[in-house]
Amino acid sequence: MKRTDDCGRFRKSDIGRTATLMGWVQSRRDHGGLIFIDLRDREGITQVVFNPTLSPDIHKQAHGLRSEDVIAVHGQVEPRPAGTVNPQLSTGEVEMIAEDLEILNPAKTPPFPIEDNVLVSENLRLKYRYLDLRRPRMLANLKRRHQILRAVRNFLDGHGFIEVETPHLTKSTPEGARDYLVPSRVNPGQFYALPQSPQLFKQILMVAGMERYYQIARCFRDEDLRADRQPEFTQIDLELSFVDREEILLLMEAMLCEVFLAVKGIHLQTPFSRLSYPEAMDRYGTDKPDLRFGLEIHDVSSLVSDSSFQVFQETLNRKGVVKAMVLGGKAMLSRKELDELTEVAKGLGAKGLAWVKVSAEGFESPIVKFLGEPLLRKLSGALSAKTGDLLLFVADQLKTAREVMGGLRVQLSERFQLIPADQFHFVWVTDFPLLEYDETEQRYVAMHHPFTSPLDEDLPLLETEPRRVRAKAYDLVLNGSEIGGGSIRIHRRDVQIRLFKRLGIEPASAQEKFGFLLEALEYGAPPHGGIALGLDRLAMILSGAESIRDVIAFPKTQKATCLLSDAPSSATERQLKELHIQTEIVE
RNA sequence: GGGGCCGUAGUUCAGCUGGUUAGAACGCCGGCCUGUCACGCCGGAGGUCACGGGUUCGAGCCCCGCCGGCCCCGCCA
Repeated sequence: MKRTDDCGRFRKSDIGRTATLMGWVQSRRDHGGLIFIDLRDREGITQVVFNPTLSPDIHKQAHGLRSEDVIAVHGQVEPRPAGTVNPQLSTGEVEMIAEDLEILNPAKTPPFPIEDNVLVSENLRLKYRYLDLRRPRMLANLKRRHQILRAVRNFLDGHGFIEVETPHLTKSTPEGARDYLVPSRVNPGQFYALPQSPQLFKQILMVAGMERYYQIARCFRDEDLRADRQPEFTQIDLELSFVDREEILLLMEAMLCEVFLAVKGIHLQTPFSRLSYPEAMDRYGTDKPDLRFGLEIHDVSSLVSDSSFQVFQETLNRKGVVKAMVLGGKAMLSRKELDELTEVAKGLGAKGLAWVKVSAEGFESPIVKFLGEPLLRKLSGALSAKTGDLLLFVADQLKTAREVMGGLRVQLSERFQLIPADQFHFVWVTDFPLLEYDETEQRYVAMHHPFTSPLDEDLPLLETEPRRVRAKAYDLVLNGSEIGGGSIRIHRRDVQIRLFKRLGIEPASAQEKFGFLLEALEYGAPPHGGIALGLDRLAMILSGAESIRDVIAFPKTQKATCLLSDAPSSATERQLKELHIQTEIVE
């Protein structure tokens, strides 16, 4: 038999057609007389009817069909009898009357049903990934991922980008994440590293005059996993010559508009919101704020500076701050619920959480007597609080207070369901500091990466006030998730050397690690910059997936193993010998 | 490296204060059933309670260890 159609296509207009379908048995309903089979393939489900009076032999065969058997069915498309139409199926108005049946491959009973909304342990799903991927939601997720990439390639192709592949076997570089190493057989004792990103190669491509490059790039980072982090992941990676920041941001906005239109049929609002890094940290306590809801953080340090509340006073005396947030309409929370919020705050690193209820009768709080009515009125005025609102205060050093309030903001939005459904709120975060001081290493490290250009006007501060140097870097945040980041790069050797020096990378070391880049910068490197978007996270959000594993065909477990193939595993003596490697497990 | 949750039938789970033969639903197997689509009805099989120790007259349950899965902190330029 030869397949003529897929299981999702038949409608009323196909009635009378003769066709052959091939697919998997989704379910069998055996009435003794009639047997109904739901036949499933990638495109949908068609009901197949086996009638003992019409084709007794075929009917007898159909009796033995079981879930996930792979079959071919030949027959005629007929209308379903009145009253038996299934509106839940796109093919529900018709059915195929089987005239011929071939069992292409019988299947063992699957360890879990091939359906959405069936709870299955992650263990089983990953071990039998080929069954898990048969489930409609997983199939839809992979299709959606494909649609995203198709839209991206379409867009970039239309904007003059050239897709170039860069090596997977490359050079380990200092800074950044832990590398995956690959031993070299031909060069005993030496190792390649898998790329954490194609960063240097794409910059070299700019020097090569490519002008506009992109790549759907697999990246590898040997760090611990999270719900939104896998050790190998995919970036939509691009780099452009002769552009400024503004051009790149607008280009990405246009690209994402196309992606969302193609994938979701949604017209995104442009331009995207923008926040400077200091603004994001002040108002949302994080550099990846979720702007789908308010709950902004306010600094009330100066307002409460002469209150008699000891906790505030002592914090301010120690150069700390007092941060406040208004939780709208939550003055009715019970003491128990407020205690729970306090525990949440403590879990985030706070010493405590002060609260004030704004009620019709006045202010209610254990600290009313310390703050006093006039000050509370001033506070609630400054915070635009209304009757029925709950004010929350955290007093601590700036860094902790931000972290606590930022974390609290997210947790409160979940707990009180303040996040509107089906909203996609993009925000660009700009003007990151170029450097941050690493306490354990006792030196400055690049906040983005060591090839990021400082703002021109801040360049002179590099040696004198490194903390104040801002970078030409930008992150793209969607619904509180960092989905991309990039920068304008350094394209002059002298500036790059100054930055390496600032990072504590001496000229000799810089030459060894990045010599090829430094040399390339001398041969007419154009000004350039770029960005990389995390495809997996984007796909996650567009799919409403809770885990990055649900948008990756073959993901790793939290211990970075593959339950399907059982990787990683030990190497044979012979392999190791060829690689000039001995293994010894060091505890 | 650290904190937390989980592991009992093929699957998802229940299993009381430690006490008789470890249960339910779905799935599976057999039978009946000609309009079902969560088909229905009758019957049946199915257990290394993850694993290893310990406490106890007695452990699915308590203790210690260990393996595995998940979430988080650190880490992720």
